[in-house]
Amino acid sequence: MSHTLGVRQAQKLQTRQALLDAGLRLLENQSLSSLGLREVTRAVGVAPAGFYRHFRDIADLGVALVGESLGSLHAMIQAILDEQDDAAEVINRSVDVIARHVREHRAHIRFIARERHGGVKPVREAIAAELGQFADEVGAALGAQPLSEGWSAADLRMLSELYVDRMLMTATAFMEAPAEDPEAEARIAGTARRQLYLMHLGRQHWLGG
Amino acid sequence: MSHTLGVRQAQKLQTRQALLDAGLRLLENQSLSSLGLREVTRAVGVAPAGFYRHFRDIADLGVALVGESLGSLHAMIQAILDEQDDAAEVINRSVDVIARHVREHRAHIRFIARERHGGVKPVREAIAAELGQFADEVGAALGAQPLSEGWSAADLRMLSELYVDRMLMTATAFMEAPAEDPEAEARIAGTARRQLYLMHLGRQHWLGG
DNA sequence: TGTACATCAGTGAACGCGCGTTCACTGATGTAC
DNA sequence: TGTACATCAGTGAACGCGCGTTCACTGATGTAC
Repeated sequence: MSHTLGVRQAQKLQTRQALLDAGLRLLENQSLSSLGLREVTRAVGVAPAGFYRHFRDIADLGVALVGESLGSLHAMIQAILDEQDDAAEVINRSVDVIARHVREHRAHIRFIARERHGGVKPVREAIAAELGQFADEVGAALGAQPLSEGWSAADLRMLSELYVDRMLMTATAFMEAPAEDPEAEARIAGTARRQLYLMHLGRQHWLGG
Repeated sequence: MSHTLGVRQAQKLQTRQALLDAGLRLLENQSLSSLGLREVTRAVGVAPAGFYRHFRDIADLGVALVGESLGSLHAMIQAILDEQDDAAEVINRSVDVIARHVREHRAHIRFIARERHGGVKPVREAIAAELGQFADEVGAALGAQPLSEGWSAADLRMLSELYVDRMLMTATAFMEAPAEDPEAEARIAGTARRQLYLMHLGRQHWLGG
């Protein structure tokens, strides 16, 4: 068998993943706080009691979904931060990256947007903690740029949060657009590019330059 | 009795308001999509069947709460748009207005933040429609300022949405801070002021000026 | 390699409970004359 | 002003149903020798 994982553990992980996938899918039209344990197990084809082999309760499954959802978003943000070009090009490509990410991870973005201020405290806290880390990383990346010379830590922080918020809002706008609607996508992308560019201009003139 | 309202109608309205109030209170720790009809009537002291005299279902009550919540927020935004002073002063006072509004309408802001992307479609749509109107009004107010000379409609629109979003995000940040924590409030206010000022700088330099 | 025992992911039945909705009703308020 | 009838906000009982959780269990996988 595998060196690292017995058959039993591998099958268990598969069931766990099936529960997560089913949960995410069932959250398309409701919030986590109304998602039922039996609903999830029924969708997977597992006895209700089996749920407890993987999660303490639905909130626990929700926290696991946060990890999954923000993990992929994290990769997206890293890709954006790695761009090196003039501002307008970076903005164009970033917006494209966000649009593609949403096309490929629509349910994840919906989950984050919905539960960021949702009714389940541990999930809200998990999301806030991970978004805070994103802001740290964005802050470090922005801080290394020449444009940030002379910026205070508080100023850098407010800028990072502004960017993280705006990226998430943009992703949410793409997510809420009807799927496969290039016109709506183009409109949202145009707005997002303008907004990011306006923020960039504000950044350039922050120190009175 | 009253010229405009019989005793019966007045009492009915009172019960309706009690249902709305109870619903809003019960939403502190859950989402609308898990709020129960019996939960609401129990809190008011009314028979479950009585609910149907006022609302078709819980989603319908939710839509009514959108009107209530955004009505008060609308007044707040109008107050901010009426400010006349230099940018920094307008920003300072706007952030104070938002902070005070949240202190006085915490549950309303929580409701809007939670349900803006929540699991109940008619409520999401009602919120989106009203926020869109806010953006219209903000756009009209900004468009009348000298600073907006030469701006295209699309540019004005993206700016209005940016401001409306940012005000709502700021309100949400105040709402999520522990109540009666002046230190947290001051930190959030400081961040909000910086962010609004950066956006203002971007606006000033939008046309390459 | 084979055997005997341990582990534990998933089962299936059972439980008490609260849910949303329906219905015929009651009695205070409203209206017509 | 008084009377007879209409309206309708709110009642209380009943319904079928799905919920989360518990429990002893089964049988495939894992381990020790």
